[in-house]
Amino acid sequence: MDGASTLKALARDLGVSAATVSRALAGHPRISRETREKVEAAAQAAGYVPNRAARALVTGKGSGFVGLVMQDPGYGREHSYVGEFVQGLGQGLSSHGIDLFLTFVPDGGSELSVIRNIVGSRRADGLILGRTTPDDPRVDYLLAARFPFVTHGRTAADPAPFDWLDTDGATAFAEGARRLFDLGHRRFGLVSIDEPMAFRTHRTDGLRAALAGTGATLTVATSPRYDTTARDAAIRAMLTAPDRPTAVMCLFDGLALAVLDIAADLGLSVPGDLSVLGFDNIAPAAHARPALSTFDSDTLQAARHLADMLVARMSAPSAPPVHRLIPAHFVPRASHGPAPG
Amino acid sequence: MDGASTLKALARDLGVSAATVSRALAGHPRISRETREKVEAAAQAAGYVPNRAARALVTGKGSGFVGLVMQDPGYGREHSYVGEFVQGLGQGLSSHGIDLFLTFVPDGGSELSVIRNIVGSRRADGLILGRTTPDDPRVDYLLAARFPFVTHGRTAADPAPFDWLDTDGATAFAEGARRLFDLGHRRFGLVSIDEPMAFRTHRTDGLRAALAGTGATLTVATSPRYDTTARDAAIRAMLTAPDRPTAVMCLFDGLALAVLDIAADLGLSVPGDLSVLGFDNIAPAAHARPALSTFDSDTLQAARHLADMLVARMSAPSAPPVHRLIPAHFVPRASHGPAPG
DNA sequence: TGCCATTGCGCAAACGCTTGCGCGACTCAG
DNA sequence: CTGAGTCGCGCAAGCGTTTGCGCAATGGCA
Repeated sequence: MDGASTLKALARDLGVSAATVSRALAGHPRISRETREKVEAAAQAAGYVPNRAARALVTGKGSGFVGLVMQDPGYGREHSYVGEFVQGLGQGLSSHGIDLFLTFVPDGGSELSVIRNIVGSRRADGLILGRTTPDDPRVDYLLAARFPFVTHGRTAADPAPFDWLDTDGATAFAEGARRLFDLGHRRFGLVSIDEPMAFRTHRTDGLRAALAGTGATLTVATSPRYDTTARDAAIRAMLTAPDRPTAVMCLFDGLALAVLDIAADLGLSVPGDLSVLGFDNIAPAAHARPALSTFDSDTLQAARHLADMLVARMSAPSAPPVHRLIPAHFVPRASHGPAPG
Repeated sequence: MDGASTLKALARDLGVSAATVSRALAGHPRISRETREKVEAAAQAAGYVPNRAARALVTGKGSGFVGLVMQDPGYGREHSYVGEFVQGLGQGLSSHGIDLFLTFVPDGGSELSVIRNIVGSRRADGLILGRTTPDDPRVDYLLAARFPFVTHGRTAADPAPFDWLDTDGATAFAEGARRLFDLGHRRFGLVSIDEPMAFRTHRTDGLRAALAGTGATLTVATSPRYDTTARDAAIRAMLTAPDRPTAVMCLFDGLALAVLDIAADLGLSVPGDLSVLGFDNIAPAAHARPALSTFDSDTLQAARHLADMLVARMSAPSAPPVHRLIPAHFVPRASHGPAPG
């Protein structure tokens, strides 16, 4: 099964030098066809696979891994996002012969120190950064270390000296606002989070811009991202206010689903009394009642693109930065409709 | 930032030998406290992190990675499962200083050949196997290669000469059947899949065993796992048969959600005319209308256990095999009730 | 004072692979 | 028949670590 599992052993069995085997397997031109085929056959038969560590060591570059560092509870409740993201990355990278590896930052540790460790140990040839903040220390470090990376989401830097891919939340939220406006809505609500994530800024700005000058009002309810109690309280307050909005847009589907539940609890009919829009199109959105109207930000596809971008960056470290803004498309379902009255 | 990023450079700067630095950092007893502290300080200051490939090469063991090989479309539509599983594994492994890496089997490739490649290249110190089949060629290979692994799900081997962890689907399905029986149901349906997965066997057997001798009838509808058209046709046929079941149990939530949709389409009230039970408690289950009664198989926790089991196996290759059967607990919601009439 | 044990460190080999260089054996033109 | 050019391969160094062994210096004991 694995008779000769090292290059040296293979070479000995064949009566040639290790150098020849190495070159034959690499398709080096200065090896005769005859020898190459003999070596290939023997390698095949022995089930020989080069030792990755040894190769990485001698070539200096090329551990064959790309890293994704994950944080708890940052990603903790977003299994579906994680699943799609990881799957898309993995598929994209595997097609280039690269593996994805995941590290979780330990309790009390910082993501930055984990990244330093990865870079230092040369465990990865590149990194993927998620959950980008406007002023992200990770990108500063990686830029300084000249380590290849791509981010999912933008920082505040514009133009950014690195590769990013982002979903165009601004345009989507503007579109959502316009659609609702056209349906007669004039009192808008936005359910958002406290955390200063880059995507929050963009989506909020898009909504505000679309509403500017139309005379429509906007009230905003925010809460800590993973504090469902505070979240529900904020939503409930918004929906029981004297001049409650007739249309609420939510930063992401998780919030919209909560709005749906609370509206039901309050006896508000959706979309009769209240229109609700989400963002992301997570799996439960389709099964909610009423089914949630939302925007699909094709995470799987985005992740595949990110993989390609990173591979390109790794092979051309000083190519000009690539930025990719992908549209989110509207998924009309049953949670929005004409304004009441 | 990374002034002296190799051991040798660090040693030169300190005026000692590389061996001393290596030993000092490893906490070797034959190094004086004084020297050790000096070295540690310098390493800290330089941000030195040992090169993983070099270490792995010389120690022979210890790439510091554990692999999970994923297959498309096997995992393709189960993002939530993937997310939880990967997250649980990653957390469990990271607490032992090990990283998880993912490989996707390329189109047209076999998972077995990918595994062979991983083992041969010594990219991983252990493997995690999901989607176990009763007669799984992967475990045969890994057993023969004496490579550490754990499986999520059992094979047909009993007792198995390897570590596995499984959700006790048999008991859960038996419990489900009993609950429904006690609610007066006598005509049962099972919505299942064609594929001979191990979990299918166990759940089906549990259901059959619970119904045996009670006089209750069971009709089974199966279809290829990822063929939604065939699935819907099979379900529809079951629900429009002359003596259609009053209670249907589904191999997993995805099927139950489909049953809910089709029942609604057929004008059958759930749970008035029809009781439906799922399995897994995926995210959409809670948001379905009626909310789906199901069994929770805590995937996150299971994955954490798997990580621990694998780490244990890697450090004690010849310890007796560990088997862990974890119960799935019933999550009563709104999709089941007393039998009609 | 002489001897042995202990302590603290350096030398050098090794892990499995890649690659620059060199060397012999051809081929072919002059 | 000689010289240069090409081809096919081996030698050996080296990637960054770890680790067995050896050696000098120190200390304790008789």
